[in-house]
Amino acid sequence: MATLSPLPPHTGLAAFRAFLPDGTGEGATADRLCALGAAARLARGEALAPHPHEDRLVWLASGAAKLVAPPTATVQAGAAQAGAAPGGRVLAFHFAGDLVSVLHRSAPDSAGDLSLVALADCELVIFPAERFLDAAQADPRVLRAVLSRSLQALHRSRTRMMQMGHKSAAARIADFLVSMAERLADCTAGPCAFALPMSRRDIGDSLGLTIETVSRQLTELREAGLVATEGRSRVALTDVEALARIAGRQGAAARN
Amino acid sequence: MATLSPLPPHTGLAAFRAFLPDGTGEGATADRLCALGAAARLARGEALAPHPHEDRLVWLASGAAKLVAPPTATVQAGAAQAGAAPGGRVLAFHFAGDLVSVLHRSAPDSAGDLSLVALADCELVIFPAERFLDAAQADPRVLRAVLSRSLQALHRSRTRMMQMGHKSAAARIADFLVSMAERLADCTAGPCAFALPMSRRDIGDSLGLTIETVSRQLTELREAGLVATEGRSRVALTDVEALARIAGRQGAAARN
DNA sequence: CGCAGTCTTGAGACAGATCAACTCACGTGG
DNA sequence: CCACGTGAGTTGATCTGTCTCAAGACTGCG
Repeated sequence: MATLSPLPPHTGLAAFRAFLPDGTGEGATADRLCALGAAARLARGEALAPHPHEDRLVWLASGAAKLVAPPTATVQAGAAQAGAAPGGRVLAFHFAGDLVSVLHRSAPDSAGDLSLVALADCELVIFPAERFLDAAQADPRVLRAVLSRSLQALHRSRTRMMQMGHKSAAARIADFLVSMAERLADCTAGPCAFALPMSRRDIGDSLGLTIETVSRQLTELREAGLVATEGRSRVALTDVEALARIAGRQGAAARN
Repeated sequence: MATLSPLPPHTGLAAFRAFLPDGTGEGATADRLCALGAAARLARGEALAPHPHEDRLVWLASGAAKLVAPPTATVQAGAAQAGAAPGGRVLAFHFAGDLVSVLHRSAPDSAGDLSLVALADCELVIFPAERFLDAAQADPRVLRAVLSRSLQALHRSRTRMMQMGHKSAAARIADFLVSMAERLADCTAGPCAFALPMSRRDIGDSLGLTIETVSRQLTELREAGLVATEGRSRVALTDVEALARIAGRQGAAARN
């Protein structure tokens, strides 16, 4: 799915136009949006430099990143006793084509700013959220496309939340693999192979599991013949539908 | 079944206008939006009649409701072995003033349609999502208000998701109580009392806990002097900030 | 080639689920 | 009005799954 050739710097913004809804990528509104966007690169492991006072929308042109809730830096002792995870907690993974909202302090119960950390080298386009929305207002189709995406994301997030609450470790890992197969290899059935850009720790943090449990579950899936691993990051799924069944995704696998 | 019929619908719709952003509640766009809205009532325990092919936005004028992912009706055997919850899983609770998206089956990994079930008698206004957004496009302020709410909701949902993954039963219950105090009694500090419209089962389902664990945790909080209960639904919190601390909400309680 | 960090594997501890009585609130009908 | 029954809620005993702590093995990099 990814273009394999090396890309000139313009590509980020050009690709962003293609991401906009039908036709709007060429209009004046698109020009104004692109004028707001700052192209940037992040090397593997690098974090997006935080902006003190502004929410941002980041469009990932290429690469992979994790969105993390910060280390609860202020209250180490409290965090430890409360049983919170030690490092930053991984909220979500994002890949090429995703529009990510890096909110500054919107949620009342959030400890602090979110940060976006590159799992692989990334090209991205950074927009100031407020001004982006101001400009997008000029073309309701753009605004609506963003709305629609965020409603989708909201629903996905809720479904996930529900799963986190009462799914077993095996189901979470299977669900994670199915989800990655879909997003990284565009595969929803049959066998497929891809490289996971994130570490076992990241996986565990995002699923609410320890690295040991992640490892054990992968071993079990390997012994069941559903997964093969090669090196640290390469995985091959022999039967995505079987994994989807373990994950408790009744509908998706059965349909198509 | 919901009574989709003619009532003195003014109540719900009039209140909906007040919900719209500054001034837009009086404009032509508001008229068009209201023309799309169908006022309805749900008695306690009743579910919103599902619509076969359309996503809907539901605005709650009064009452309380739960948004549930359906009973996984199609695949009972599979569900049992997968360890999924037997009844419908509670995704969220909603109260007067909330705008709820009742999506048809948009999420790829969702089993089926969501449904909205009244916890108490409800007055609500039902909008077809597509046409609502079409009409809202005419006034970007309205569209943007909805967008902004959904981004907020998205972030809240994510934070919650993260919590579900790593928090103890005590923290989840405390968080639930704090959240309810805020939403039902508009109280973020000090003591307060209110009635919980949902059953222990609903609470457990929404937090990924069993009813026994919910009960035990409430007992512990009662013995710690933080909560008093009266009858089945009435609760009194003696110190919301202490609960927030147990819930692991570092920031909110400490600041103000 | 060797080092550092990631990943795997094992043994024991603990939180929460499960199974099973039992109690109590609340609505119903006598 | 109160006695009653049903279903919600509480409490207790046990069992399972996941975390924790502790070594070891491998990957990938310098």
